[in-house]
Amino acid sequence: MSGETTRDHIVEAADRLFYRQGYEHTSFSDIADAVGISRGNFYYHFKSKDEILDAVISLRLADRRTMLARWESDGETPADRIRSFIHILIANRVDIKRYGCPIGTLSSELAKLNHAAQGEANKLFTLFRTWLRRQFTLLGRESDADALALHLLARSQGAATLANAFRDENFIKREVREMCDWLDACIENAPRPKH
Amino acid sequence: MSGETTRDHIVEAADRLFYRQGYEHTSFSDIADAVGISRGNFYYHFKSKDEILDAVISLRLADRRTMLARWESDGETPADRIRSFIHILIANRVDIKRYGCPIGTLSSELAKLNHAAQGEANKLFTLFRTWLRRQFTLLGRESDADALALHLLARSQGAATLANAFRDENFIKREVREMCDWLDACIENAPRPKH
DNA sequence: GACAGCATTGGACGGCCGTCCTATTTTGAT
DNA sequence: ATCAAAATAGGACGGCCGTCCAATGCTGTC
Repeated sequence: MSGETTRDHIVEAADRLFYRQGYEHTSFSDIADAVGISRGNFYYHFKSKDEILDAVISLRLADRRTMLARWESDGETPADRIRSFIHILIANRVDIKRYGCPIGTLSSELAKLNHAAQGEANKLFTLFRTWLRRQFTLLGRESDADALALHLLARSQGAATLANAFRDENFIKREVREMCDWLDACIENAPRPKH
Repeated sequence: MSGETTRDHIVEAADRLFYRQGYEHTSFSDIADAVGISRGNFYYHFKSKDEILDAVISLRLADRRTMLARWESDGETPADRIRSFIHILIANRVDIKRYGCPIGTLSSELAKLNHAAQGEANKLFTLFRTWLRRQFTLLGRESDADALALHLLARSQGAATLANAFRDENFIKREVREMCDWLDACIENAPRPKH
């Protein structure tokens, strides 16, 4: 619309389509139709489909970094910030119900394709893992902060997978509640709440 | 080898390839090469690729039903049986690390493809869900047996997804340990252990 | 040993894929 | 107004896909 380039439009359309249809199942024609450009125009902006994937992953990384930075500044305590993480499941529950988690499903698909971009895609997981680990460390759980971070990531992934399979939003809400309870229990076990 | 028909060989090869490469990414040629037959021979046994998928899902359903029946007869208590379920993550950890959960990844892929066999594939989840629900009911948790079953399924899925993404077997072991602890806590809260 | 029916082969088919090229239009600086 | 550069359009290409078929080999029965 405004200052967005055609390249931006391509990457955003590809992002949406890769999420909804999967990477392999999305063709150049699909993206071209979504953007409203001709198929031949792609090669001017990207040399290959893999390059589009790289751009989509970069976009997702940037989006999530922005989101984490906002939680970091908005949340007064580490626990508040972790709760922000847990609640993305609620905020995105309609899409998750229909398409699963954008990070988890991409990671799974690229693993099966044995795709070269697996490492890049996993940076998305690592981004959250590192961020959560820091929050748990601030909670006074530095000794097992990484394990707690991974555990919470896994709980989220599981909730997304089953909500998608059973098309069940209420399950997401239940799991979110339980994750929050689990977090509260973590806080009680923490030596010092914060400084 | 012995009494197996060509059709059986096709379904078994497709099962393995769909798991390792994904359904869409697996071609008739891939399966034909794996079985050692010509591509044209498929049409004699199956009318379409979708029919092979249906047969693969049926095979997986039969396999899992057999497995559940064995746990049912081997496990002395419902808790033992649930622990059998939790420990498939350990038994299959090498494959899970590399390819994820065969049920969860198929379900996710078919959801993205919006494939007609989604319902069939989800019967795999439902099979475990129902079985686990019965075990939790026997544990005396009939009021929330279904929620507990879904929760445990989600935990397993999450563990598989992250173990796959990070190629981390130890994470599976940790999650299995925590699931067993969680199960023990469930038992303590149960009104009556069993009859 | 003839023969019907089952099983298998190898390739033709139309279609879509990602890639790549050339021609044309649009843009912006001078 | 000019013109080089940037951007876009449209289609050609080779390849693989799932599907489908005609021809052939195999096997067991009478």
